[in-house]
Amino acid sequence: MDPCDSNPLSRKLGAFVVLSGDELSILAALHQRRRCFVAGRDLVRQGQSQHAAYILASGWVCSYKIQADGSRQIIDFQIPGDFLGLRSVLLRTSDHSFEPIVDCEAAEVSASDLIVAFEQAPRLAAAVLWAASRDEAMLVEHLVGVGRRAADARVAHFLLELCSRLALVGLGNREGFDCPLTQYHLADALGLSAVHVNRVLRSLRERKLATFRDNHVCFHDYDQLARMAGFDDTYLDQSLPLLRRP
Amino acid sequence: MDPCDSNPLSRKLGAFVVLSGDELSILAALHQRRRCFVAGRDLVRQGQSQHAAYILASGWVCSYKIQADGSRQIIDFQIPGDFLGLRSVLLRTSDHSFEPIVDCEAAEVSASDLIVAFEQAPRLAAAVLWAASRDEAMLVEHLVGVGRRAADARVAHFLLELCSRLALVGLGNREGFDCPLTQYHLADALGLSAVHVNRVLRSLRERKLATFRDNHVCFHDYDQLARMAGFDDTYLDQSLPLLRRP
DNA sequence: CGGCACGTTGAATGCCATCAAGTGGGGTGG
DNA sequence: CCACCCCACTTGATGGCATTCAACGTGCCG
Repeated sequence: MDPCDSNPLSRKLGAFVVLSGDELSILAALHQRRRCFVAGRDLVRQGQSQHAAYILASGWVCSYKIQADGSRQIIDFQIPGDFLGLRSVLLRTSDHSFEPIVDCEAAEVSASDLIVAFEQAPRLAAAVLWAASRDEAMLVEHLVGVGRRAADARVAHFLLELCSRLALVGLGNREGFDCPLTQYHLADALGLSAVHVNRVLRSLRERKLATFRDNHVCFHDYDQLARMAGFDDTYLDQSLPLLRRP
Repeated sequence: MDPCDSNPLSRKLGAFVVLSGDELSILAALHQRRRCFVAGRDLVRQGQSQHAAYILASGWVCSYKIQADGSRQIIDFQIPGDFLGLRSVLLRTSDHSFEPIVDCEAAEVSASDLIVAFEQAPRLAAAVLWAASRDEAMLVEHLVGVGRRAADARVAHFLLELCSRLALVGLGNREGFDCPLTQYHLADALGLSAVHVNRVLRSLRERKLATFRDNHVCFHDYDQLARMAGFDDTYLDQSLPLLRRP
C-alpha cells in the first residue's frame, strides 16, 4: 500500500515537498498512538491545560470559543491531515475548545515526539511550519470574510476554501465533496444565524451555483461561484520556496 | 540607561521571562539596522515577496488586506515591541500589506539574524515563539469580536485589548492611552462603517464609560467597560510555563 | 408513538450601512 | 492674512440585510 494513501498528513505535506522514503516512515511513526473520539464530546475544553496535540487521521473536528452570553464562534475546522492544538501543547493552556463533528480518529503526539522527528528529518520541520503558516493565512482570510463579505459571498467562499483543503488530501474536487457539517456549524463559523444560512443556501441553489444537501456539497458552476465569492486561492497553495528540491 | 526602557521588545519579553544581561544585549544587537518609515506609505505590499521582517521600535503600523471591491479589513495593529512580517520572511510571499499609521522607526531583521540570536540565547527563541502565539490568540479573539459581538462591545473590547498591549510596553494604563488611530482605522479593523463607529463612540462617551478624542483614549469606568465588553484578558498574559526560571 | 435534531419557511423587528450635508482644524498658496 | 481645500469628525434620514420569534416538516431512534 502506498503510504500516501494511508496517511493524509503525508499526502498534504507531500503536495508541497517531495518526501523521501525515510521522511514518509518518520511521519507514519508519528501516527502510532491512535485514539478515537466520538462526535459531540469535546476533545479539549477551553481553559484546560496540559493536553496533548493530535494529528487528525479521519473525521472532522472544529475549534471554537464560547462567550459568556452563550454564543459560539467557530475558529476553524480540522480535516484529515490537520494538526490540532499544536501551538498550545508547546506554550500555553488552550484558549479554545475542540469538538469532534463526527466520530474520528487522531494520533496523539507530544512535543518530544515532534522534536525527535524534526531532528531525524529537518525538512519535516519546515514542512510543518509551512502548514502552520497556511493555517494562519486561512484564519486571516476567515476574518476578512466575517468582517467584510456579504452573507452569500461569505458562505460561498467558505465552501470553496473547504473544497481546496479537502482536495489536497483527496477528499474533494471541483465537482463537490462530502461534508458532515450542519447549517448550525456554518452559522457559528460564519457569524450568521442558522436561519439565514438556510436562506443563503437556498439562494445559491436557486441561482444554480451550488447545492448543500444530505451531507454533500455539489458545485454547479464553480467558476461563477468563485467569481461571486471573490475567491482567490493563492493564499492556500503557495509552495515552499526553501524546499523546492531536496 | 536601563536597556528595558530603550527597547520595547525587551520590555515586552521581559515581562514574561527574566532576561539575563547577555540576552538583553543580544536583543539590543537585533535593533542595529534601523529604518524610518513615513505615515501612509505602505511598508510591504500585498503579493510582494522577498521582503525583510521588522521589529517596531516606535510608532504604530497596521496590517490589512484589500478586497476586489475596495473594502479593507485591518488584521492587526502593531505597536512598539511587536514583530512585523515575521512569518512571511521565513516562508512565503506576503498575503497582506503593512501601512505605517504615523511616522515610525523599525529595525530590519533577516532570518539569519534571528537564527544566530536563537543559537546564542535559546530562551529567546521560546520567548519569541510565545509572542507569536500571543499574536495568534489575539487574532482569534479579533475573529470572535467581529463574528459575535455587538458593535458597542466590539469597540469596547478592542480598546481594552489595545490598552493591555500598550501597558506591557509602558504606553498605557487603566486610565487610558495615547492613540493615533482615526475612526476609519477602527471601522476597518472592526468590520463596521466609520459612521457607525462614530455613533458607538458617542454612546460610550454618553454612558460615561470611555472617551476617544484628540488622539487619546480615556477610560472613565474601566471595570464596567470590561464587563460590558466581556473582556477577559487571560488570553493575553499567560506566562510561559517552560521558562519560569532560567 | 413521542422525542429530538436538523432543516425550512414566514413575518416582524432592529441593527447597522449608506447617502447626504455640515462642522472645524490644519496646511497651502495666492 | 485670508481663501481654499482636505481630512477627520459629526449628525440626521432612509433603507436593507440579517436577526429573532414562531411554526411546521421530516427523518431517525429509543
